[in-house]
Amino acid sequence: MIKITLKDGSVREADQGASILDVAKSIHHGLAKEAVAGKVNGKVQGLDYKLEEDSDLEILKFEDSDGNHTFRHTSSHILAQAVKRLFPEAKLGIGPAIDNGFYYDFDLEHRFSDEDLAALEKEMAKIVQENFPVERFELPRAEAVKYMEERQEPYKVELIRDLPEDAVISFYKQGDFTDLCAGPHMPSTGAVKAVKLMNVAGAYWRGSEKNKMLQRIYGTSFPKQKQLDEYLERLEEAKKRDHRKIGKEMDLFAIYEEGPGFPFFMPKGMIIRNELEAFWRKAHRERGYQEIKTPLILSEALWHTSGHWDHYQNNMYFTKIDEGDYAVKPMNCPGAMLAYKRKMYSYRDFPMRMAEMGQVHRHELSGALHGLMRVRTFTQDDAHIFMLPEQVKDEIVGVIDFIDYVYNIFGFKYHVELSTKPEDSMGTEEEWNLATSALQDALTEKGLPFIINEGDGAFYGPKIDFHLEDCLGRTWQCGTIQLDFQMPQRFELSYVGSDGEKHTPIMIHRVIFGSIERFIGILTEHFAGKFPLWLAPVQVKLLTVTEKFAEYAETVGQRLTKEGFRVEVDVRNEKIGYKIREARNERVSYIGVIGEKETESSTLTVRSSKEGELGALGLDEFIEKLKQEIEEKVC
RNA sequence: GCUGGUGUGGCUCAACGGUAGAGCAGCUGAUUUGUAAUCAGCAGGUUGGGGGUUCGAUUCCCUCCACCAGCUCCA
Repeated sequence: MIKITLKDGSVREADQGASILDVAKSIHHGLAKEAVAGKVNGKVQGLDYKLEEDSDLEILKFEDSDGNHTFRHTSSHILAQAVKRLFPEAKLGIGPAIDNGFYYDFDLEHRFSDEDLAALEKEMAKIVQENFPVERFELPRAEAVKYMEERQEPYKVELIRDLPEDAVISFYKQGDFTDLCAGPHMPSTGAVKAVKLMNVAGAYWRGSEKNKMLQRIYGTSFPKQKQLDEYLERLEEAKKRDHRKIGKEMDLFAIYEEGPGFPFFMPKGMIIRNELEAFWRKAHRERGYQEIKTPLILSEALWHTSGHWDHYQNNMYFTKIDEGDYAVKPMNCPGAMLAYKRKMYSYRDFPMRMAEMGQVHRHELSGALHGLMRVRTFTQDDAHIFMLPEQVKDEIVGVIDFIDYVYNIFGFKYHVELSTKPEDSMGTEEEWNLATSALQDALTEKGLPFIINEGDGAFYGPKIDFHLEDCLGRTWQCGTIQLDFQMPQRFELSYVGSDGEKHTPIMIHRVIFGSIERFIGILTEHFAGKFPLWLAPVQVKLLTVTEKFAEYAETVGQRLTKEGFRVEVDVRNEKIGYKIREARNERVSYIGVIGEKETESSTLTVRSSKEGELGALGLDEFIEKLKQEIEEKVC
């Protein structure tokens, strides 16, 4: 017998060689039914994995992320099997599980159509029905290569050849289909009860645009049909929150064919924008930032000095002025460098925090544009902090706290990534190591969990990225903190230290919102257009029951406007139900109905977009409520 | 930029190798109404741009543009 320590700390005895499924069965048959994998001493294993010695074991269900990855991974193999049956000439790429499902890449002359996907779904259902056991086997490298060569799977052969020397090369076989795979998998194909193939998209082999583009089929799968249905329904609901849709409905912004990636902000969008900026300015003043504004167009020479010419040219727009060469700024830092250089500094001036709402232009690939999230001109809520070496950590921590403060106001959940040195970069290895570890230390000190995003730093330095989610769970980088040893050197920035000598300052680039445009996009999806009162384009809309009450309604409207609220009054000769419907569609924060009752008692009947019917409120009482809600920035 | 898809009045969507249709919004009139659409009438489109095939194209083909999903890239 061996001892199995479960997640709750309890210890069970099991026969040596018992499988994870056996142990699950011995605990509870319900658990065995729901189990999809197990974590043995921290490593995910299939249910058929045999326990040979005393071990820690966590039984994984579909709801556990490792568990559903196992489930989805088997689903992707079933997809590949179906494709090979219907399109035997298809060459296999890779097919991993991802957050909401799985995909598999295929190289195939024939283009998958929607009809093909439907046929593939049917074939997959068949494979599930056939309930093949999924069996693992291993081969030495040479045999593994030969095995895949015989099957004419060139991509698999390439993968095997690139595996490290000491790698265990394993395969998983289900019926007539075998795939190179590290596993683990479900014990049999029968487990995957509900499958939906979502769409086909192109994807470069191994993620490099130098390689051939393969066809990627995306799908998702669940243990129960009901779960799949619910997931698809949630997806439909999420699409209704798309900021592009809401932006049009609420008339916040527009992007025209005449300016792809160059958004127009309409009056209601400008209100949100201006409120965000006002909040931003106040928060920055309180934290010792000064604000500057630098020009959009600057001499090309500047961009040679900054390194943008060598490292960022493809993303820049250029122009000529009187025979001179100029560029439209893609980043604010070079302008800030010039602003810094205007005078001498003492170490006593540091840390010096110089903020700028800076509009930049970047030539993004046409296929990358996405509503307000990815545009070709945007305003960064930038700041450059100049400091002494010993101030670096505190400043980074200060910015982390600042970002956390701002995101919490909106109730955002975020995740953090540390992006390291990219291939195309400037500066020495030591500088990069120093900067990277400074960022890492600050994160560790804050106890912030983060993932490392290898090679994704800016060309001048590593960065901490803060990512927020949109309505479909796609994440967008918003806040970022970048540590830069390069720009100050290149621009020969200096300060006089306590030793009387000139030194080069260290600089942080940072943004909180990231870009106002992207942040508004995220806000719109997060609140589904029902913005917190302080941001709402229309805070109160007064509706008259009949034209008789127009005068009182106008009086109330004027009073509210005088108190500083954004008010609309709808005195049209329409039924009250119709007006309410319209106001709700406009996502107005508060609807105030005014009829006979209200006019006589000097009240209004209030309905909140968030709390529903509030009944009759006196005007002063209502104003007090609004003021408090704005003051507290209630979400 | 790449792969696939889409493009019809302000918006949402029909139709079709034979002179383009609805609802909403707009305008006019009637209705004076109590919590998610009152009724009637009017007006509105070189079917994304250009080219080709055809007696005839919005429909078929080519090309460009834009948008959507994904890849790549990024705030």
